[in-house]
Amino acid sequence: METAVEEKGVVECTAFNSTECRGAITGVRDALYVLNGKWKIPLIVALSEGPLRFKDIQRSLGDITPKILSKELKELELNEFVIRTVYSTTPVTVTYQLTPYSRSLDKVMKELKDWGIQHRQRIVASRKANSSN
Amino acid sequence: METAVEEKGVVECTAFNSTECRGAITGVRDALYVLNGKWKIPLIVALSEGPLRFKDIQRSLGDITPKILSKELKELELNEFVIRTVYSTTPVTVTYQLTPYSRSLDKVMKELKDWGIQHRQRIVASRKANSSN
DNA sequence: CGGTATCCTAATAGATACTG
DNA sequence: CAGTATCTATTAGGATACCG
Repeated sequence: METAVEEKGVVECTAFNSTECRGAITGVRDALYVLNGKWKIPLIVALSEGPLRFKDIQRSLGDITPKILSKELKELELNEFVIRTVYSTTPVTVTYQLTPYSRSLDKVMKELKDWGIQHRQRIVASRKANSSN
Repeated sequence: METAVEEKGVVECTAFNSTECRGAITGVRDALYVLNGKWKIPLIVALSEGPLRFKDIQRSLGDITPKILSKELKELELNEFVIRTVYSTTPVTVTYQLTPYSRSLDKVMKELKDWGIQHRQRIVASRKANSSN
């Protein structure tokens, strides 16, 4: 009965209040929550080239403040997308790198990206259509 | 050259500053933006069973205020997920229904849901593992 | 360098009341 | 019924300064 819902997809839920459907909504919301905000995606992309130090990430993203960067990295750590490593140099060196688990996002990200690109084109096209009326 | 990026997926971008990669980030962010917030997903699910009137949607979602519901529905309309129809009864009747285009979200939603469910289980499991240490 | 602490702004959501 | 208006609460995000 779980697989029934799995196969049907979220928008096919026939009973909004059913446990299965609420599970689906919760699933989608959990995923959105984890990826959300201004910095999560750029951060994952930046780290996808390899480990980076705190300051280097900051430079890479351009204008993120240390407070926000710190918060975002902690969240990514909690979700096990990122590992923080401390080296006992002087001064101390800290690097952040993506975990293998972060790759579990690949399919989600691809779908999001494809849909987003397609949607933007659609919106732009429909704006043009309207302005030429 | 666009397909090259398509196939590689977002986290494989090798040049953060490349046009292609920024396009991918923008794509993902556009998609997240459109689905985001507390109500978009529950709203789409609620309407997936068929057209509903304003008040019925409100009841269906439980505790959304008319102001927020109105705003959310307008955004869904702008993105062409929803069509608003006015019937000249007295008092006037208004229904909202999903468009065929809203189905273009099916794949994204399925990936989000699957990943979200899997991720929640993983987090819960790792909490248990930690508490039994 | 790798952060934290404090203060501040802007966007988002909600409560409540009201209108055509 | 189908909303809008007004006001308030919460949140995300940022500027700036400072610490080990």
